[in-house]
Amino acid sequence: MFKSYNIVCMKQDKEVTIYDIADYLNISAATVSRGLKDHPTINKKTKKKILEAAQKLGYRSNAFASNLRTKQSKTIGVIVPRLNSYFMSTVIAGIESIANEEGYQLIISQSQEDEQKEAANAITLFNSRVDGIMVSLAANTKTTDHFKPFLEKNIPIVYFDRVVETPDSLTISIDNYKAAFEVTQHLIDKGCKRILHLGGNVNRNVYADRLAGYKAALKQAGLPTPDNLVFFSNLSEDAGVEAANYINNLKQKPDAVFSANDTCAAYCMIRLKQLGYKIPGNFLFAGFNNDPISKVVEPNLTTIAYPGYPMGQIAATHLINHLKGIADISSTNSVLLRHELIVRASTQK
Amino acid sequence: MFKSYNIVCMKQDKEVTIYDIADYLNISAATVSRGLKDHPTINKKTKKKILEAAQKLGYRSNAFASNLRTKQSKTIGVIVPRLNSYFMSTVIAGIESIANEEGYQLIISQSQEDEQKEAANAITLFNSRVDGIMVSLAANTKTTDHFKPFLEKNIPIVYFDRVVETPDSLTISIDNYKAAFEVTQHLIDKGCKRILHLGGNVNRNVYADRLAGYKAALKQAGLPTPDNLVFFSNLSEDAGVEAANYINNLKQKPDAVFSANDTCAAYCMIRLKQLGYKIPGNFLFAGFNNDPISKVVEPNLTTIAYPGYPMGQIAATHLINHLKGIADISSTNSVLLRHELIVRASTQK
DNA sequence: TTAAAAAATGCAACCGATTGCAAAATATTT
DNA sequence: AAATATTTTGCAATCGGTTGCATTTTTTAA
Repeated sequence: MFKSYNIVCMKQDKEVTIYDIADYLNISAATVSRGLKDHPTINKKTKKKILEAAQKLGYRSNAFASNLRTKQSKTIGVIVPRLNSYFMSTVIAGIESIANEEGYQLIISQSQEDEQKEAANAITLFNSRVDGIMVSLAANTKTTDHFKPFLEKNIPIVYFDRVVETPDSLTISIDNYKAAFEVTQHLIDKGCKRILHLGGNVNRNVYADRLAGYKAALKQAGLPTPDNLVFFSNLSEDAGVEAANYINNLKQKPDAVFSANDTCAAYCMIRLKQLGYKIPGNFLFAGFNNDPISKVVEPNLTTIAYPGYPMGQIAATHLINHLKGIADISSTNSVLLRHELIVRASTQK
Repeated sequence: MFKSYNIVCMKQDKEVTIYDIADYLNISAATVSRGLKDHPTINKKTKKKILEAAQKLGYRSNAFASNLRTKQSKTIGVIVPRLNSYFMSTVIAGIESIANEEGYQLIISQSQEDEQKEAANAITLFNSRVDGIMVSLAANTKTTDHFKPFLEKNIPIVYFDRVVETPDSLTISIDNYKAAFEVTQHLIDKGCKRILHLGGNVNRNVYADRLAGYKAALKQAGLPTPDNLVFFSNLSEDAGVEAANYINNLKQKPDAVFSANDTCAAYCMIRLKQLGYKIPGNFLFAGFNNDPISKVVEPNLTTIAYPGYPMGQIAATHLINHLKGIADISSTNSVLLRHELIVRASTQK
């Protein structure tokens, strides 16, 4: 009794397949398959009939069957340190816009800034047979061995923002060295002689390059770079507060602060103001990222703007073009996007 | 020549299947299949052999074949208005954390606040046979007809934050009415008599409820609610500036502003300060969301905090439990999360 | 009108994992 | 040692779309 009822239910739920369409039109499934994907050898009239029948019967194609047969998933994997930062979510929005347009799905995962989790996510993506991956590395990632399986299977990898130069994969970023140099030079031009840098994990190119650019600018200006003028942290809000306390305790105070991100800069400024300092009176301040808070914090923060949304779009476009065979990723090694120094009140004496 | 070379290449790339493992161990593929998924009827020793062989041969399971056969994708679709807002990316981070833990993949798409695109995304997700979807509605979405196909196929839907009450699906949100009431009451308690509201699209529950809560509080206090004390917009940065200009042009100025989000509140404040007003001197200010900028803008903004990350986790947990058959979604109608009034300097006279 | 060329369609074997049911192997009980 | 019960394993069909090659149909040329 129940069984037969169930069967009826199943029948109702039953998916329409190309075989159903074939039966309905008295043609073969092969023709239907070809007709649905606009194969050139199928007669236009037949195509039209097929499309109409598909519509009428409520057909939807089964990607699993197709993927199984064709061995491609039309899916791109994305690994980022964190989703919920303004910059990252903007990049991902850019990626999504292109992927969506091109009929690719996105599988997004977070490494939470942890190499272990990054590796685990990589395995998951590998096992779900993504056609390609896009990666922004975790802060503590030392090796990229966990991406080897992809390379071995010729699954393309695009690194963005937090990149690592490798012969086989494309990197998309800005010239962090140059940008940091420009920021530092800007502070020097304003007459600063003791510029403190709030640095991130130098494992990552973005922070290493910013540090290097900062040092290079100082060196070129003939300014010393004592160790106690660089304060390393994870650049969080709390780190900004700590940095402020650190500065407060320095015997010889800096006259400017260049932070490797805006969040840390903003919270450092806020804390310093609490401690009675004036900005830009006592310290000029510059950040990096052009985060929304940079134009809300007081004084508005001088910073480096660089385009997250386009970065995502460019990364996705390169990857998809490679997948489509239009352009080969390995022909290009890296793409550098433009950045821009945005001067605001925090560096106006 | 080339052909045979190609074949060799293919062979190398060839994926290891359960059949290869079966051949290798001289057992059947059925046993391997069962062994790999810890089926109870398989001998432990056999299991061990299978696992070892799988390891050694570099086997990875083919989800397409499995999905094709089992007719489930282990994938959840997500549709949000925008990825790159602090709140949304935080919710998604929460969703991801649970999905990842439970072995589900996420497919994320953006409606860009547009009903058409929302519908298109829905179709895409439907065709990729997600096991369930999680939706936060676009601002201009009028009907939820585009989700009907899911309901017809018994694919569960969870709405979060920007929800719509329906008999068949679960909604997860906060009590926006009550929260807005509390904010308004707080302003009234501070002695405000003319409180202006910056409202969003009342199509969406979040903005309609916030407006209603605001009005209810005024009414209860016996205060009038003239139409010109509500300024509707998309609550963007620009809208905040416009709102400030609007206020500046009002003959009878308000003594407080309650904005339906923090972004709009912050930019409204900034613009008003530019125009020479003092905050909280001339106007008390309150926002909604506890966005990062709310504690950076000066004065720090009184606002409503509500938990994005947990909201994502809860939404994902409910959906997955439903999919696993542990709990039925339709038994619960809606889940309300706790919110909290955070009083900051912008409402301290 | 017939032969040849071109266009359209069909056959059937995949892709790889799953699972109901039957069969074989092993364990337990008389 | 035979009979029964219990574990393990295997057979074979299935999921639905794809595609090389063969076949049929239609068009063009002779």
